[in-house]
Amino acid sequence: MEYNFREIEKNWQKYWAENQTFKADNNSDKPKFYVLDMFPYPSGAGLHVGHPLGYIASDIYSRYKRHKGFNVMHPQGYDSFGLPAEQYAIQTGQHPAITTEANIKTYRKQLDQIGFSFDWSREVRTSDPSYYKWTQWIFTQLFNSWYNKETDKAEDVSTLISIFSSQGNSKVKAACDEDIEVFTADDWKNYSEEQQQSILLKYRLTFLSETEVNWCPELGTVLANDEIVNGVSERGGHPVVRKKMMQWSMRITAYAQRLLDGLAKIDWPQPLKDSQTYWIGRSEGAMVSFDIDGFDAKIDVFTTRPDTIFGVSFMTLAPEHELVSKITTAAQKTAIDTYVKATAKRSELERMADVKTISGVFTGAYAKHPFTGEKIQIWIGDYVLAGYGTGAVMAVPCGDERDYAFANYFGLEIPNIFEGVDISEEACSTKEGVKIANSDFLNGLTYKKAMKRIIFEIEQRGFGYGKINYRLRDAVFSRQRYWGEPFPVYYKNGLPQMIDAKHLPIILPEVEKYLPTEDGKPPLGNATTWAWDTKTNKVVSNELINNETIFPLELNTMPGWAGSSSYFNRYMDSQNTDEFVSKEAVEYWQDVDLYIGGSEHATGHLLYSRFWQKFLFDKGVLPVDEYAKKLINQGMITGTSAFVYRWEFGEGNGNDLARKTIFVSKNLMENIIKERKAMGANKKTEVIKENVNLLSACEIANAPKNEWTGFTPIHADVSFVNAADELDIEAFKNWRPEYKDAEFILEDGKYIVGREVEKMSKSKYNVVNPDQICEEYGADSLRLFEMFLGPLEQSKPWKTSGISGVYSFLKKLWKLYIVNGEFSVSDSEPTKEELKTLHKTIKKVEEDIANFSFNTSVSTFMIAVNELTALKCNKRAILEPLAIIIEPYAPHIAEELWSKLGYKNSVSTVDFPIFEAKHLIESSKEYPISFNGKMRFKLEFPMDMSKEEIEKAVLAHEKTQAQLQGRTPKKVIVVPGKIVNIVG
RNA sequence: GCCUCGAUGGCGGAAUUGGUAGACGCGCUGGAUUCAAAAUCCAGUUCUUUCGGGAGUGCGGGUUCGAUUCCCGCUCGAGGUACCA
Repeated sequence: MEYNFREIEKNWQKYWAENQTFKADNNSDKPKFYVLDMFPYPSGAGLHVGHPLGYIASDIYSRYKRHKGFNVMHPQGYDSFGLPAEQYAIQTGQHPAITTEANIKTYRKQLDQIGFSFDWSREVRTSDPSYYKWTQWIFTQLFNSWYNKETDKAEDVSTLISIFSSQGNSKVKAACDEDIEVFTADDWKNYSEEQQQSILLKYRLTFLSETEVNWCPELGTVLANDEIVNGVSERGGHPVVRKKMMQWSMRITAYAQRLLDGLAKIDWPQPLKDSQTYWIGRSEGAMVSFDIDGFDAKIDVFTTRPDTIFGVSFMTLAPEHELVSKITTAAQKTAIDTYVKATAKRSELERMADVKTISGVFTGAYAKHPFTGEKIQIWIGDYVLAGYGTGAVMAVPCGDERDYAFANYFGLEIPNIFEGVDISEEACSTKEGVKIANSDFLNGLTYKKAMKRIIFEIEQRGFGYGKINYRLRDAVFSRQRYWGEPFPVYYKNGLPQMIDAKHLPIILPEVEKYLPTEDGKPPLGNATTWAWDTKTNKVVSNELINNETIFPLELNTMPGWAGSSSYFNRYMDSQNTDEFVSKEAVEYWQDVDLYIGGSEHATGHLLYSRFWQKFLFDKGVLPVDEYAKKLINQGMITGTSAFVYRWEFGEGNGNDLARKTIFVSKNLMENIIKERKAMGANKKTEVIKENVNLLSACEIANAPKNEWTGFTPIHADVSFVNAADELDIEAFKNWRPEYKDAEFILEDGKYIVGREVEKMSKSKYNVVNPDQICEEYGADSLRLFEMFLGPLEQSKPWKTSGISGVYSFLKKLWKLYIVNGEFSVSDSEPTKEELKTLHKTIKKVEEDIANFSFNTSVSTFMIAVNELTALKCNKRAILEPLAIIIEPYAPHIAEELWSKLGYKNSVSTVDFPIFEAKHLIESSKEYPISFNGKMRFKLEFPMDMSKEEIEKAVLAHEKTQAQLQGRTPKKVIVVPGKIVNIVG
């Protein structure tokens, strides 16, 4: 009976599936425990070794919790709407649904072979109509809600309507658009239906508005801020420009403060909380209005330092500010226009690249200081952003670096309002401990007191008020894509109308092609059956549109984060066709106890989902307003890329094409570079040829240009490279047609590749998938190995070289139970030492699981098995509990051993062995004896020996005397049970 | 620039409240077994050494009887963020 993992793993995976071992009930006497993984996007590349890392960790935790008596839910599903399937569809014409289905099949097969304890009966797929029905439903709920700042929660729009019709909107405190005019109850009643609707739209939690968006022309869609990396699209790296478009938005800003406050009560990693805090960007300050000299207009500014208002010496507007054209004087008009145009042309990327350059133009207009009445120059400058605050700043050069630099550059005045601070070199932006001067009633006050006083004065005199500002923007919710959730929206007289919840889902229509239409409409513009019949409540042909009973449907689709923003709640009751989640289910499961996933979702998914949770909590759908008590970010597994080095010749003219492609082995390449350096950079290839004596193998001597320019590293697929970094040349040649006839210059008959650690990615050809390891070593080995790589939360390079260690550990474990091919376990009493090993292991493993330190538990198991092997232990009293504690990590072998021990049930729900401290009590301790903190030797003493006796015994020892070499110790420190330290 | 995290043998990493630095595994070296190989087992493996010992956790200081661990100041690396008034 060998350890035949192939058979064992296949059998148990079948057993679990057939017996639905891991199906969780929605009611149980046991306490609940909900373990969640971030569900994967099923990409065509399949699962790579980075995916299972988090899944294995969560699976270990789930299995452990089952042993501890919990009713554990560990669901899995697919975030199956998304760009890659759509782009594939554009290229090939294949429907994204087909691609997605095929990819899901692959994923499922790959997941199944790793032996996860997922409850597949709860599976969700975001692209499945039965699922996105509820995404659409949440959208309609948001549309029908407004945010009441008075009660600090979302309420039904009907409550807003009744306030409007009884008292108008002047007393309503809502999170809403800023351009709302005040109206009375009578006004409201006299408004037309359309007028009322367009007013309500400004209050709804999801609303349509003309917003400046990040438009990616290449992808033909709008992108969210978190989908842009370094000024280009995250997917594909295409340029992004600013553009005004009519878009659906989500009023996430209504929840800014609650999203901030909620962080305090969840156990999430601090860096993640920090980035959300920064993203929300709360700052306290004041809104101040400045009159403009000679105009009936005001400039509103937001400032966090109203206490420095007496230091204002000019104002700066964003070039896009609406007042710019109005107030600019004739003399300055040309300069201003040129500047505004130049700024508009610069891309975000360019603006970012040179933040140091100072630029701006004087408008010729002046504002009036609200306190002193002094005239203040109004400038424009691109360091002021239109999108933040009011797009205008009051410049206090003595207190703000950017204002200081601006004033310095243009020779503007820099009045000092800080007592005893030198501002001749730089601005003073420290708040604490600096007293205000030259500031009328603020003189002598420190920051906090001055803030209070100035806000009081500003409010008293009526030119402003204290305000809290957030960096967080409302989230754009429209995408010009095909493969996403359609909106349950049709348009009547240009105003959006919700389709009633009972008619959902609105199913994604079929289209001829997946590109935007020729007149620039989104892909759904290609659909011919995409109109809403309000009589039959059905989607009908576009030809029937009469704008009376049949209307056009929305052409945008929802963004990627829509489907993932509440999927964890849907898992609780995923098969429910009547409700998003039933009361019973959600009351039982409440929230996620442990959520594991990558940190890249910090300001995307993890913020949006908290927003939706709070909203659905307000609506009474969910019982808690934070959905995940604890979150762990698993670290990224980096890949080890392989490089081949192409020798480059000539200056890229046509002749080069005729020449052969030559790859030089790594060390040779390095030698050649070294030689070339030694000879001077401009030597002819001929010279190199003689010296390196390589080129005779190639035909390049015949090439028209012999000058060579260097080496280009090219990614080679890691599957062509073995552990010794040798390239499989034939495989590489067959990889791409252009390499078919390539020449390889070898060293010692081999081609050695270069190695570099990079993010695991398809484009870097360094992706390793788990299938091969499962095939060669088994799922239990893969599970142990991924955990053994290092701390879960740390990023670490993938190297398979260590896998033999965990594999031979499993074989050793097997041999404890099966000796010489025979199952052989004795019922005799275990020895003290055997019990000690067992209980030491139980204790350590439980501590490790609590700390998510799975790598150290694997070592602990190895130590235990090594010790038990040395003790030749085959006692049932030891081996039974051992099988249980190892089950979360290596479930297949554990099940097999458990059944060999004579049990018919699955080991997965057996109680975890109880740790008993009595087995670890020692009667003596081997004390390290150190001198000045350095351990020199050890002495064994009984545990109950007193401090004094130990000191005496140590000092009397010959080794101590030898160490001291006649000196008298100054001090002796004895820590009973720990250490002895002699100073001298 | 700012925020966050990190730096320990040839490699991945361990050391949970300050108390024996390098657990466990890989790799490497030697040996056993074998006709041979695989597999398995045993011994060794931080550096240095005159074999007594000495040094050592990115660098420089500090606190302490004692620091990988705490404090101060740097260097380097990874990730995030982008003029936020």
